[in-house]
Formats: sequence, structure tokens, C-alpha cells
Amino acid sequence: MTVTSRKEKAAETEAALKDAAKRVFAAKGYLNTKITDITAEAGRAAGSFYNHFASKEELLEALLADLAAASDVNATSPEHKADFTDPDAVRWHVREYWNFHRDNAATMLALRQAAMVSDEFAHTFAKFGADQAADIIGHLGYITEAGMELPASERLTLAMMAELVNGFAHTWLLDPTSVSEEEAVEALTRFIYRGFTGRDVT
Amino acid sequence: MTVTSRKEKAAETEAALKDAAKRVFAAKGYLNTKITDITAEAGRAAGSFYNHFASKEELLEALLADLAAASDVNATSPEHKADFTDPDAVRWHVREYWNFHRDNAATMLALRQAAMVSDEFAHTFAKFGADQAADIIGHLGYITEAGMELPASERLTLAMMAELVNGFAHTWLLDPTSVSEEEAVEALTRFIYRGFTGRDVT
DNA sequence: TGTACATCAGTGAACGCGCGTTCACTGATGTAC
DNA sequence: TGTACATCAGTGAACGCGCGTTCACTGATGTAC
Repeated sequence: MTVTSRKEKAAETEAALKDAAKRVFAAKGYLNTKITDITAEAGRAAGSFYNHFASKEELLEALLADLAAASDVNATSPEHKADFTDPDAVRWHVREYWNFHRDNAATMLALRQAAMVSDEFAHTFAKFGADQAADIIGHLGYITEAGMELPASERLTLAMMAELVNGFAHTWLLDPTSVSEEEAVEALTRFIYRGFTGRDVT
Repeated sequence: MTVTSRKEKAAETEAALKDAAKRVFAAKGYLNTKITDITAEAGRAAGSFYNHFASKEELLEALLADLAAASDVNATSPEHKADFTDPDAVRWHVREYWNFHRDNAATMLALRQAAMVSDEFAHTFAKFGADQAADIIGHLGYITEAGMELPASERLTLAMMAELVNGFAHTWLLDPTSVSEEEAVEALTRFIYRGFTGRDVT
């Protein structure tokens, strides 16, 4: 019989709702999820939801905020390699994205679905891609400096990479048994490194 | 005052509904479209819809059937090049896919959205990709026969290509002003050719 | 430390909006004789 | 060719289901004195 302050109790319920939402989103998708599905999964009454979130959209925004906060933590890793003439640098980034998608699968799936229905979330989703790209755009300079030619403008090259990694990760999450993660990372790395440099991974 | 048989009138209404649906889907998306949006756009009464389709899903299936029928027509073009060691062969296929997506943007968008919500349409959508891949898988043999190495297994290589082209075309359709079509086709071609062969487009 | 009242998180039945779907009706086309 | 009836495409108001949202209520925690 632990003593629990009001704030603690509220925070617990809010966390329980967010956790439950992630589980339900992963199981049946964001768009197919009813608010009562979330409260039922969390073991709370329907009305409780509105003590914490004004709507399903707002809950998703809260999940995104958590996700952004979490990804800031491991933003600048010591192993970060920027020179994209080195396949290992590409591989490192591919793996980072891959892990990010895998670890946040439910939220990313929800965001993707919400983006289909709401302009606001479509914008948020696009911004995710843009932020990814911003972190990397500097790395492409190493390739041109080394005398190699990108397949297209820096912007388009990055857009293609983002599309490829995000799309592939998303498809994989829908059927995780199709390929091992290592295979997937390796395939993406080789494809992208070749696309970027016009040369093979040696 | 043209005389119109019953069958003709019904066929006209059905066509008007399908056309209206495509316009509304393109404007506000499949999931955001109400049945009365479609009938209003087509200038018919709400009840009329059910003389032709049992549901919005069934209408989408009809659109897909039309699309499949139309794409069978120009299936085997004389200019079809199969040898993927030739960048022109890759470019030709990329352009085919690109044109297909552009010409059927509304239906493809609708299918993509429906796939997020319904397992059945998710399956249909996946099948589209698989059919694309099936047409091409033979072409990859030219690359290995010429002594070049694919970035991954044939299956994975094709999956990456499909993800890249479909995703990029989809993103482009949401903002067609971002790049010209020729630029897009060229960028994709170079990226993919490099990815496939490990060599640059010469 | 104790008592009385205020505040708040949580509850779940009930309400009501939005939208898919129905159905009695209309007017025109098709059929029978 | 004409008349009487049947059939059908289309109409739009009304119905009703599903689900988001509300709100009076409960019991527990916080505060005042």
C-alpha cells in the first residue's frame, strides 16, 4: 500500500495511456484505434483519457515529443563518422536510422498514418525527413571533394536516401521475418554507398 | 434531347461517380472523403451511390480494376529494353513507373491510404509492388552475367528499387513543383543504376 | 494530532453528432397484348 | 400504333449505429484552523 500523491497518480495514468497507445497502435494501427481501445488497454475508464489529452491527435503529439527528447540524448555519438567516401560512415548512419525506426516503430507508424489524414501531421512527418537530411547534408561534401560525382543535387540525393531507408524500414516492420536486420542494413548501405559515389563498396 | 437507354444511363452515372471519386480523392485524400462528397461532386443524390457500389472500398476496387485493365494495354512496348547493364534500359523502366504513378495518382494515393487501414488493401498494395518486381527480376541477370555484383539478393535489390521509385513518386505527387519530372527520372535512374551495378552511368 | 472542508483523479453511463445506409417515392424506359 | 402495366435508375429525407465527449458522482488526497 504505497502512498501516492495526486501528481504521481496522474503522471502514472498518463504514462499508462501513452504506453497502452503505443501497443494498440502497433497492433491495429493509429487510424483504426478508438480512444476506448487505448483506455481499455491501459485499464482505465474512458473519461479518464480527457484528463490528460484533448484528443488522439494530442496524444500522438505527446508521443512525438517523447521521441524527440529521447533522440536528442544519443544525438552526438563518439563513433559518428562523417566522411561518406568511407562505406563505414554510410553504414553507421544507416544503422542509426534503422535502429531509430525499430525502436520507435509504433510512434512512427502512427505518425505516417496521421500524415495521410491531417495536413498538420503531414508537415510534421516531412519535417522528420528534413531534419534527418540536415544532419547529413554536410557529409556529402566529402564525396565531391574526393572527385566523385553525386547522382543528383545534394537535396535530391538526400531525398532519395531518406525515401529508401524510411520506406524500407517501414515495409520491414510490417513483416519483420522477411529479412534479418543485419542483411537489411547491409543491403541499404551498399545500395546507398553505390548511389552516392558511383563506386562499389570495397 | 438524346434518347438514353437505362443501361446507358446507369453506365454514365457509374462513370460519373468514379470520375468524381478520383477528383475528390486527389483533392482531399481517400480516407477523408465521405460518400456524399463523391455523389455531390458527381451531381447525384446520395442514395444513387448504392445502385453502383456497396461501399467506398468497392468503388476503389473498381478503380483498381480499371487501372489494371489500362496498364495491360501498354504492357509490352516495342522499346522495352531488358539489359540492365545499359543505363537506358534502367531509365526506360524508371520512366514507365513514373508515368504510371503520375497518370494514376489519385487511385494510387487512395490505394496507399486504404492500405493503412485495411489488411485487404495492404495486401493489394503489396501485390502491386510484387508484380512490378516480377516484370523486372529477369533483367537483373544481365548484371551478374556481365561480372558485376548486385548490392544484395535479387529479391532485396528489387524491393529497394521499388521502395525508392514508389516512395519518391508519391512524395513528388504531394508537391509537384519541387522538381521537374525529367530531373526526377534522371536522378532515380542514376541512383538505381549505380546501386544495381556499382558503376557510374557513363 | 484532529476535524471539517476543498480539491482533484478517476469512473462509466448517457448524450449527441456525423455519416453511412435505407427506403418509399418519382418519372422515365421497357414490355405485353 | 396505342394503351396498360412492369421495371428500373435516380432522389433525398429519415433512420440508426458507432464513437467521441461530457458530466454528475465517488473516494482519496490536500489544506486550513
